[in-house]
Amino acid sequence: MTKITNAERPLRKDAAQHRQQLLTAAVQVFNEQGMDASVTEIARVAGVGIGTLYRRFPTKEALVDALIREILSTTIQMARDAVRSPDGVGLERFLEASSAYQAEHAGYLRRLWNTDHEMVKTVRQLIARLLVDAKKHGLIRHDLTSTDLSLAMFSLLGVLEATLPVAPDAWRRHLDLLIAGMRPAAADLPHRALSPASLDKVLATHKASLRPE
Amino acid sequence: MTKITNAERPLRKDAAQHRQQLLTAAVQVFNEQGMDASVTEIARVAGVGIGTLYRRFPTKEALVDALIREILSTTIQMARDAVRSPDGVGLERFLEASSAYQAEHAGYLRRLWNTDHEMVKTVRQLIARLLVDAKKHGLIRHDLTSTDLSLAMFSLLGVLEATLPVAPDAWRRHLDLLIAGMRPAAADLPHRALSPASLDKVLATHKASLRPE
DNA sequence: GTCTAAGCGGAGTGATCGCTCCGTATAATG
DNA sequence: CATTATACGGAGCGATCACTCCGCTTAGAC
Repeated sequence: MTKITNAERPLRKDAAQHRQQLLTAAVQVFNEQGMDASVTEIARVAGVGIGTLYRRFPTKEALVDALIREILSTTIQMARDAVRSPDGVGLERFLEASSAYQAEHAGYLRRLWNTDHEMVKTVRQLIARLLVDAKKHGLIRHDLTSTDLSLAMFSLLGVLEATLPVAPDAWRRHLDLLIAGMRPAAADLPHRALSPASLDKVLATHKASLRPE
Repeated sequence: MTKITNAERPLRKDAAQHRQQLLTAAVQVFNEQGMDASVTEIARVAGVGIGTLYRRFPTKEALVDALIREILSTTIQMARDAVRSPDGVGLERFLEASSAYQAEHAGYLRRLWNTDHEMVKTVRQLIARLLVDAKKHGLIRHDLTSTDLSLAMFSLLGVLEATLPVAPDAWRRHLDLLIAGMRPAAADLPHRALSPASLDKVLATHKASLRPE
């Protein structure tokens, strides 16, 4: 376990600022052009040279990873907040809040779930807790599993990627539909849920890689 | 309106066969590697030279278009069949059948809906008819619109792209959830549906382009 | 003010891509 | 067969990408 956090040695003041400019520029450029935007463009928007980008982030993937870590960190915080919601409404609050947040980072969301940081597992555990709580209060059908919620995230991602530039709120309507489907009902869902082990494999194999195999 | 269908002049026998081999190879390669697989690889799998590929399809995009046209044609046929279903079950049958079919072509599905062929409009009109019929029989909630169904297609696409290689049937579970959400319910969905005009814009802007802007 | 480790910019590298060009081969016609 | 329009293969072109390398600059410690 290597220390990932900074603390190795404080960056020089200008370097630290450039690093932040690069992250900001990357968010903007990825959102505008998608993940195969060129690093040159990101450096240009950030107002620094390519060399500077590559000293701060040894590879394009490392840059994306830094962004992903930010998103995961915020998402975890949202889930923690939601856990404290009363009456089992935490799950719905989390789905709404995290989707709204993710809508601002749709350009590179495909990378979100297949990073092997333990942060992903943390999110999933928190979601599982939210699900249990929501069921306990009778808000969600008993046969819904937490793997179903992972599929729902991919589902929302599909809608986001398609609609975002033109109809930035369309995902809300789709989330309505998903939640309506999650309500308690007379009959169980016809098909079996994805097993947690399979979901792990899904996230590991998910073909969101930046570079070809 | 130019004639798009063949009939210009019959291809030489070997050429016609090579054309078919190329289409078959393209389906396989796109499914295995995604849409940015190289044309060289497709030609290799088809057992022909690159030159041959480019005489048959003047551009990579034209090759993809030919595949898309096949899918749309099959999808239209499925929708027509579904329209003849009794008791308003046509919509669900269509969603299941078309998803199962699309699962076999997930590699290039993003291209499906943003081609401006009138075939896309035909599909959407047929889906609208299926929706009306399903509502008439009380199977689907009254406040569901046909734009909601378009979003559902993007949703399924997102699930397909994430899960297909590892859990080829996972989409069925998600479709269960979507359909459960479409059932009649006491309360309307909280958010307004996407307007048809906006959906048109979504399909036109959808960033599934092969080449950069 | 001096010194130096740290940071900087961007031309250049190698790989890959879609696509073209042209000398060669062959199916179809009589 | 002979003829010819048609089809074929694949080396090569230009563009683009992620990434490296190195001479120059500068922040910050003394």
